[in-house]
Amino acid sequence: MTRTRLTASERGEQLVAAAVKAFATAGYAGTSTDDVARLAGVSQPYVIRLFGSKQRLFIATVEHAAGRIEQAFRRAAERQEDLASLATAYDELLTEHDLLAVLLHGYAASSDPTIGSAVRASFGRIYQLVRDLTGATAEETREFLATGMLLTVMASIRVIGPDAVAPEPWMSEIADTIYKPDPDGESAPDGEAAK
Amino acid sequence: MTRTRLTASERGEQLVAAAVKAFATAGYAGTSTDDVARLAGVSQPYVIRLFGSKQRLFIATVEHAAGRIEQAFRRAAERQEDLASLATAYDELLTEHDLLAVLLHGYAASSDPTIGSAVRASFGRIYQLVRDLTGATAEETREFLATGMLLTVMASIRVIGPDAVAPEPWMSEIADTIYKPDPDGESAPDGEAAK
DNA sequence: CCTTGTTGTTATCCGATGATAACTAGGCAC
DNA sequence: GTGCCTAGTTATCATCGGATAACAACAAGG
Repeated sequence: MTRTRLTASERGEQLVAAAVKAFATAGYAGTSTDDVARLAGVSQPYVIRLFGSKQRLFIATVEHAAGRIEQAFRRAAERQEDLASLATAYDELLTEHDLLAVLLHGYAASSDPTIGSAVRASFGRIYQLVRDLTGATAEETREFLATGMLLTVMASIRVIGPDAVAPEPWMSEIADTIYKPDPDGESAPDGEAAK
Repeated sequence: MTRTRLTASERGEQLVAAAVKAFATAGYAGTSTDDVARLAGVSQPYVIRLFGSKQRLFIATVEHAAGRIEQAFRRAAERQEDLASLATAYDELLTEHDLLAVLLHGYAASSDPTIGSAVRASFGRIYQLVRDLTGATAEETREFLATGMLLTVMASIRVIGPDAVAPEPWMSEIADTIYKPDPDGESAPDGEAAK
């Protein structure tokens, strides 16, 4: 009763999907290839055979995650070509915790030269894409990315997002400022960004 | 010819200093207690005896790094109580790559509940400190932290900072916007932030 | 000098992990 | 049905890494 046979590329995609989950939790060094294999329902050596090494699997995973973010941005820009539209898209990505967490682990693993090189390339592509899609200035784009980084980190340490832990006062205080840069007479924002 | 004997707390501090270097490179899972031990010139089991476990050593290391950043902020505020002053202090911290890298690895390792809890506490303290020292609004503080996060990440992936790799066009483009939010007639900023 | 507390070491364990090699089996062509 | 290619497995390694335990050496007090 072997699992249904798939082509190598199909199995590869499936493995990358599993790898996103696995690496998102424990990072590059903290995740074993066996963790990924089990998540995908195949044997550990097969993972190595398909990707050559753990390092290559990780890079493929980071690039997949970056690609999905680019995709989300492109779609957002189709409806409206400005940063606000991309910001909304990013906000939705936040609910999909794993994608952003994988990117963060990519940044963290960048002291490995091969990984670092791939990560820089992905980062640069996203930066360029944001500029190209929205026509924003370098400074606006930097500010956009900075906010994205803060959100990514805050989601990773579980201060915001679906897996957030018992909220302390300062958490909602900071979360409520995001995407609410327009403090008119109202006093009590509804905390949508911290849901 | 044993090395000069130190008191446990002296050796502890020395170990934390070594741990900053070690963890900054490879993160929590990627660094062995033996790496730290060797950097400090002691045996691996002694590291465990002094700290109880690798996890506790890591938490002590992250808290030490956070503490040094708080210290830098406090000093900056002594001279001038505004965000610009803290920003300058942060810019100087960037040259000390390890400190910020350790924090990033702390964020990344936060899926471990014990580590996550400590990291959240450090993060919250820094947020509060920035607000208290400068009297900035929540939104201004968030923006300040967001920029800090982006800088931290960009330094970690070696896009800026002393260990930056062969610069590509987009890298200086984004780096030059930082701390230069005032685009008057001048066209060619000197790229100080990317030195 | 000898006892005692603290600093530090060496020896050792055991589980985990990435990778290799060799074998198995499903399905398509003819 | 008989090759044969490709998808997958089991078996096995060598190594590392965190932790424990038992021992050693230095220093100070009496």
